Amino acid sequence: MITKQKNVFTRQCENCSVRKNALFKGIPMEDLKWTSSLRISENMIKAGDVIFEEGSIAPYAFTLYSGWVKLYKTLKNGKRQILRISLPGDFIGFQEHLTAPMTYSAEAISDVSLCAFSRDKLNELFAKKPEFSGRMLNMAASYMALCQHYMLSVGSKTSKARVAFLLLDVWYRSQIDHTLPQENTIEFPLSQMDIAETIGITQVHANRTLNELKKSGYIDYTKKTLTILEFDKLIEISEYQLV
Amino acid sequence: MITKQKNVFTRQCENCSVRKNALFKGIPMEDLKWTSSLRISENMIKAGDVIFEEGSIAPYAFTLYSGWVKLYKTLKNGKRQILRISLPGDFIGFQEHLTAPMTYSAEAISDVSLCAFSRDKLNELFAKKPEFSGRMLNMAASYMALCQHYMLSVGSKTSKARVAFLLLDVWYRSQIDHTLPQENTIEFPLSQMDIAETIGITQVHANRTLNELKKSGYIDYTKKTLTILEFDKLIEISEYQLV
DNA sequence: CGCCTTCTTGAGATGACTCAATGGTGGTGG
DNA sequence: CCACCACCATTGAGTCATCTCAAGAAGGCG
Repeated sequence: MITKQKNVFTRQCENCSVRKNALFKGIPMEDLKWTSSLRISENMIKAGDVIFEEGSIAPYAFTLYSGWVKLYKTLKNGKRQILRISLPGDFIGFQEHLTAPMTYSAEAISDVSLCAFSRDKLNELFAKKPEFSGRMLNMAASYMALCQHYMLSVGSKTSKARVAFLLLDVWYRSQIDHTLPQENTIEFPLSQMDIAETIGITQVHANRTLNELKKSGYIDYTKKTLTILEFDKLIEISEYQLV
Repeated sequence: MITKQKNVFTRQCENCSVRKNALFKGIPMEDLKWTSSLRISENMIKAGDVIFEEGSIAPYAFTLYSGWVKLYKTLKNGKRQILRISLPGDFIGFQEHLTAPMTYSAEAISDVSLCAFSRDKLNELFAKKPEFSGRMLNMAASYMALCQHYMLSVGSKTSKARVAFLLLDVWYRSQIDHTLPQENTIEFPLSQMDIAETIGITQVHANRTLNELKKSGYIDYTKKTLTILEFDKLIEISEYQLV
């Protein structure tokens, strides 16, 4: 049941463009210099690689530059619950005690590029520059809201509604500005197993439910792409609420 | 299906003891003076009263002094998902946009005493005194961890494990210092419906599952009290992890 | 005492799961 | 370039956990 784990940080990429994540966006350049020691490097991770594991001490937290990552907890019988599908721009690896063992695992769904921060220094940053706590608080609050939406979904909705909700969620979050997209097709690297583990059903049942949505003409779907044909219908059956 | 809602703030209590919640605990008194304008009053709320409602603009956020509160979202068909059982000491009503419509509702499970804060002023506080963002960040992170534990439970565990997990969670959280309690009996104001809505099963099934645990000799249970007889067994079947 | 909410229990229905076998697809190496 | 392998998707059939409906009992409150 346990997925084999490959090495992490096998490659480093030195020639990546400089980006600013939400933790630092808009900070004047002279203040940013102070934080430059936080940033270890930009890392390329391959699809399927484990970034950090529940129960282990992870030296780094990350900003996701590109690619999709799943955050999950695992039960003894091997069942997994995906807590969040992390999309580009997300902060990965924040938790109550930054230097304690991780309370969940992170694995790359697609090839991924990450910016790594030393967790110790991040702790220092929050202590010395409390204005960054406010930024992190905003991020934590938005992840909290997302988690609560999923809790409603997993705890109280039918499987069809859960699938529809998941598709709409990753759809809208993958649109950077959160406006309605021009194109109705996006790259979609989630496997049916990933979908199942996110919404608390089996892969077999995820398959049947997806095919129902496909036959209804609401979506089109392959391993690599997702096309949403009937937004209104999906929103209706999933009770999705734009945040 | 919709529960009738009674008025809130029907009574105010002027003679309540001064307490310090986690947002202000340990702050020197001279700094606390600055924040005194935040605190509106201490309020007594009766069991069953709605404190604020999903979709409405709530003027206050709260610290829970005594009693239990449920935070929940509601679907169109009337089904509810309880997101968190709030226990004394908890901060209630924090969300990404403090002054936007609430993303969930709050209702008193037992008679409750609350300390109210103006949400506008709380926003000011975070802006002007960023050290409080760090405190709020810690609280938000611990609620996030709890939410993720429940997501694992609701999404991936059997109903028996979910019930056991819930009982252990409220048990340990109700022990202020998080150490093992002397007594194995606590006051327990949750109804079977509350339990069901927290873990995503029906009330009827919650009843049967509780009775299974009772017959196994793991717990004893009435509407008002909970006795845990076999901690080890509950921890084992629920895969509960002390945080 | 009577009302109303909560709990209890039974019986039948069903959504979701398990097991299992087949087919497709992409990557890798000979 | 093809053959093989690993992973993922598909489909069927039978089983099981949980739900629904329903009715009665118990308990708390005015």
